[in-house]
Amino acid sequence: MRERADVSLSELQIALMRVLWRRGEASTADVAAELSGERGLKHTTVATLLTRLEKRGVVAQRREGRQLLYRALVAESDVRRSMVAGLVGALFAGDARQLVAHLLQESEIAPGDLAELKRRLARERRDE
Amino acid sequence: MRERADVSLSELQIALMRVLWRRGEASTADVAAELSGERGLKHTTVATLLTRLEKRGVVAQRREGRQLLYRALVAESDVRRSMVAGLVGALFAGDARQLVAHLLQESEIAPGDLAELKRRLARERRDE
DNA sequence: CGTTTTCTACTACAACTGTAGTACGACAAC
DNA sequence: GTTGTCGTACTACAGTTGTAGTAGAAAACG
Repeated sequence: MRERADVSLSELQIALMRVLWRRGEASTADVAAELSGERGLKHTTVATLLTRLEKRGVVAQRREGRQLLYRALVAESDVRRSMVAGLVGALFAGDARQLVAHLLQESEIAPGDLAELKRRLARERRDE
Repeated sequence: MRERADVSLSELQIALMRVLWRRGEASTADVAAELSGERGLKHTTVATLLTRLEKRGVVAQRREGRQLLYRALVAESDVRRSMVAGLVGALFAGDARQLVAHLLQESEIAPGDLAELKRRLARERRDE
């Protein structure tokens, strides 16, 4: 059984990964272009970050002429899974229901959203 | 309007804070006793950690004879709020509903839990 | 008292992060 | 061809985190 990776990433690292998740494969320049726009990071910074992610095994690097192309080795859902589990474990005694209660209390979601999600889930269950 | 602190803590730091949140005020030894039990941390390690949290302003330190007594300066709800917001922002495009959808998909919660939470919220709204 | 225990203060140190600068080879533009 | 330019590799450096050892004062024990 393909064991799912247990990855926890920083906000910045996730931002890099998002580019790879969206594009499938991207060169350093591609990633740098997006990140220098929205966060003013220098190209070399992005290159460093990607190298580190590669060393850590969460992305793979492939050479294409002079350039390096990167692609994600962990799925976004894996990162979500492990990071949400980490947060729930650390702050909600491992009980995800408390997290949802928190979201309701803090008005991050509305009660109606729950109903809608439930309906959607039921529909999907039926359809698949 | 009392601006809420924006604190993000590591898992270990949260473990320390949990002791303070539970006990209100605790000496280094108190905290160390709990954490050396469940994680085998040395007393000096705990002392270092508490000092750092103090320097960072998330706990206050008070001297009682030779001992130092600590108490939390940020509420657990504040930490929850900012850390959940951070996670939702980084991994769910800022949309908390996607987080709940994720919890359902990963079976971290059951559809029935949503109904129950909704009921409970309605009841609380009415009662208060 | 003299000795042992208890606490805090300080120092240490390796990983990991965020952020870049520099050097150097390959390529494109003239 | 000579000269920028682009891209990668390597080095740097400060801040945070996890983890603890050591030193020195104070208190407790016998």
